[in-house]
Formats: sequence, structure tokens, C-alpha cells
Amino acid sequence: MQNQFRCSCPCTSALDIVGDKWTLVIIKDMILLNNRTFKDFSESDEAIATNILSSRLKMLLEYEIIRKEKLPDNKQKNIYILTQKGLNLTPVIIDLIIWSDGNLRENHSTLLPTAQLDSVKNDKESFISMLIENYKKRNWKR
Amino acid sequence: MQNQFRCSCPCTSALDIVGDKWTLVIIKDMILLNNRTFKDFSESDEAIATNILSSRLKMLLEYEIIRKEKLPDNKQKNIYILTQKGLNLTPVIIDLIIWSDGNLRENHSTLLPTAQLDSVKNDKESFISMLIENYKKRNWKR
DNA sequence: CCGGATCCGTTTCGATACTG
DNA sequence: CAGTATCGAAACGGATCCGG
Repeated sequence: MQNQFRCSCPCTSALDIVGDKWTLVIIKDMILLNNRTFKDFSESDEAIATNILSSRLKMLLEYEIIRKEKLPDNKQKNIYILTQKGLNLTPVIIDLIIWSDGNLRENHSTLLPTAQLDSVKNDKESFISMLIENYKKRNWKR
Repeated sequence: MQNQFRCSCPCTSALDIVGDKWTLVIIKDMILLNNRTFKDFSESDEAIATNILSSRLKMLLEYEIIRKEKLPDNKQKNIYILTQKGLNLTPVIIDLIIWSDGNLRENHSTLLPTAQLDSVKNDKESFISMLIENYKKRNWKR
């Protein structure tokens, strides 16, 4: 299969990644819901098709925003883990959630997993750092 | 023509807008380059096709992220102006630019209009406020 | 069952030509 | 200049298949 994406054109990388509904959903659910397996993602509320999911995971691997590992206790299961580069997208995700909450009052359930919102608005910077540190503690055990 | 977008589903609004390469490009160029006319957008570096541009402007109007006006001194020319809701996306854009600069070193010209980067990294919050205030001063004259 | 890959009809994109 | 129409190409996404 040909690449469906153009890593050969780095100047548009940021928009390939963030300017795409599905990569954004995947990254958001990794950070906020700690999704890790193919199954986790394919069962998410946003109902991504498996072929699309597959193509996006490849793209994110290619960009080194995530990496692929085996579960230490279950060598069968593949898991996808955010790299530092991927975790660095946390501020973008959080700002998007804050915007969504403030400006799309009707319904923002897609972007808001919990009642963490107050905490976010209270001190955004520490909330972001906390998310990143918690993520690393849970998933970066080597 | 049928609507190409589904405003009937507000729960995915944020991703319709930000999870789309072109709406993101349009908003970014409004904030950073003060693009205002159809021509401005269609001549931007990213080379958006006129039909796509047209559909995205309609979508952004529908979401009230921009509004359409006539130039006061030239009743012929349509201009598109960010609303408050649209301007509230500035933090998302800026965070994306910062991420792009820090993590896609190869080439980030698409997202970086000027050498304002140092200023951003120095004090992000005031830079964002400044961008928004400047935008209003230039475009919100009634 | 899980992690995908393949197939295939439908939708959307996007380059260009065209119109008022 | 500000869009709209056209049309082939690409992407989507539901269903299905398949190896482990």
C-alpha cells in the first residue's frame, strides 16, 4: 500500500496532524482517557472505523507522536504510547477543550471526559503539567 | 447545493472546526496576517482552492466564528471578520505554533508568519491578548 | 476474541474552467 | 473580484475477512 499521507512535506506536518479530526480524537483520548489499545480506540464514543484508525495510527507512528509496544505481562497485546513529542500537544488539546466549553455551550460531551473542567480553568498550566506527569507515570514504566 | 457540513450535530463542532486543515489555516491567517477578503485567502501560501475556501467560509459563518461585512469605503468588497468566538481560538492557534516550532524543527514556515516566535515564548499570555486587542482595533471599527 | 487488512459503494476533495 | 459548476481522484466508512 502506498502511504496515504505525505511525510515528505514537513512544512505541513502540524496541519496534517492537528488539522485532522481523527488524529486529534486519538491523541485526546490517549491523554484524557488513557486509551492504549486498538480496541480502546475503536470502541471510543466517536466510533472511528478500523481502517481509518489503522491509517491514523501509522501516521502518528511515522511522525513519532506515538510509539508501539507490547504489554510486558501479555506479549500478545499491542499498545500505543504517546512520546514526549505527542505529550507536548497537551496544551493544544486543553485549549481546544476550554474553547469548546466557553463557546459551544450546546453540547461538548465529545471533548469533555469528566468534570475536570473547573480544575482546568482554575490553573491551566498546572493542570497540563499534571496530565503529562500522570501519563508518564502510568505508561512510561520501562 | 446541500450543506457539506453537519451543523445539526453540535457535539462534534469543535472537531469540525479545528479538526480541519483549511478552517484552521483560514483562522490562523485572519489572526496573524489580517487576511480579510476572499482574494486574501485564495492567494495565501497554502493555496486553498476557491470551492473549498467558499465551503469553509460558509461553515465558519454558520458557526458564527466569522461574520461577513462590506467595506465601509467600498460597498463592493466583501470582508470576513472574526467574531469574539473566533478570536477565542487564538490560544489554540498559538499553542499549535509553539508545538510546531519545538517539535517539527525541519520546516515550520506554514505556521510561522514572522519572527514573532521569541515574543510568544517569552510571555504567551500577553502575546495572545495583544494579538486579540490589535485585531479588534483594526477590524472592529463600527 | 483481538489487531488489523481488504474490498467496495458513497462522499468529499481539489484543480480548473466558468459566470455575474 | 467573488464566488459557482464540473469532474476525476482521493478519502471515508461499513462490512467482511484473516492470522495469531
